[in-house]
Amino acid sequence: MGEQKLSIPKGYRKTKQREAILKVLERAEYPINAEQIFMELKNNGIDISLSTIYRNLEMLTKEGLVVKSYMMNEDKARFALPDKKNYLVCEKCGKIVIIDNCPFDKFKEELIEVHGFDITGHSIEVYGVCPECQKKG
Amino acid sequence: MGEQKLSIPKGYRKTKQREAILKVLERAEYPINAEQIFMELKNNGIDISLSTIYRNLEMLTKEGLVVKSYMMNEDKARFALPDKKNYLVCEKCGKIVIIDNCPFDKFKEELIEVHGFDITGHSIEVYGVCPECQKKG
DNA sequence: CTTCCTGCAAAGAGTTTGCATCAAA
DNA sequence: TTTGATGCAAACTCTTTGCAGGAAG
Repeated sequence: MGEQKLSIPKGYRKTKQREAILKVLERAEYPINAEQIFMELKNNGIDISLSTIYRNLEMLTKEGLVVKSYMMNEDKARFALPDKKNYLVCEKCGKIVIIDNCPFDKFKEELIEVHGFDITGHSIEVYGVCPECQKKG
Repeated sequence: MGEQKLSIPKGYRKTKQREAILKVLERAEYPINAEQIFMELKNNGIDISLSTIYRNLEMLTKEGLVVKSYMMNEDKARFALPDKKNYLVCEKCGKIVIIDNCPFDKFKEELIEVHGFDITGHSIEVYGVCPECQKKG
């Protein structure tokens, strides 16, 4: 599922920290924050500093390999591969579900026509209550 | 244009700071941050502290009168009335254009069906290049 | 009067940055 | 070697909080 092979952008050196961060992002099922990447690596015995993570996330975002986003009622940035940037969040349990085949493209034409923008990207966040939480009342 | 009359939620006192913040949000054409509200009020001769602004924005968000969001490459939260929460941002000049009649509703049914979520809200951010910047090349 | 609200200053949290050291190429 | 990358600690920015004084009801 979405296991595309990411590689370090041209012009940047190949370091074990960089590769490790990319692997975590590839394996992640939804946007995660710097701290989560840090803990994930720590649990896998990989020692890295938070600043290195932030510096690499900034680079990867600038290079377009990663998308940064913020979630409702959260003050920290999350990062994900572009195909995992649109999601549903359960307001009760916090579960995050990625929106595959985002139907946004259908609206794109309309937006271009109405506003004249040349659209390069988008990010959609949807909140609601997941099926399990609906049952729990 | 979107000049709905907002009032202080029941259970909260009517103070001049609160009313001033609401007025700024009503007049705003797109999501703005705490600092911008502060400056806007200062320019109108209204003295208020940033913490009061933050405290009220938190309250208004909790009460559902205001929606909090973050924009690409920005580290501070923005706040807007619900009808101004979906927007287009020009990557070059930063211009923000509100998406009226957000076509999201068409797509809501599909999401409910596929994921079983009971959807309560959404926020859409679109980036691109505005017509003026396209001309400038 | 009573309770809520505000302002101020200090504290917090997340993120960024300077600098010396380390490692990729 | 040369130059980019990392780690650490300090710095920064945005936001939150404690507390005393002030205003709303």
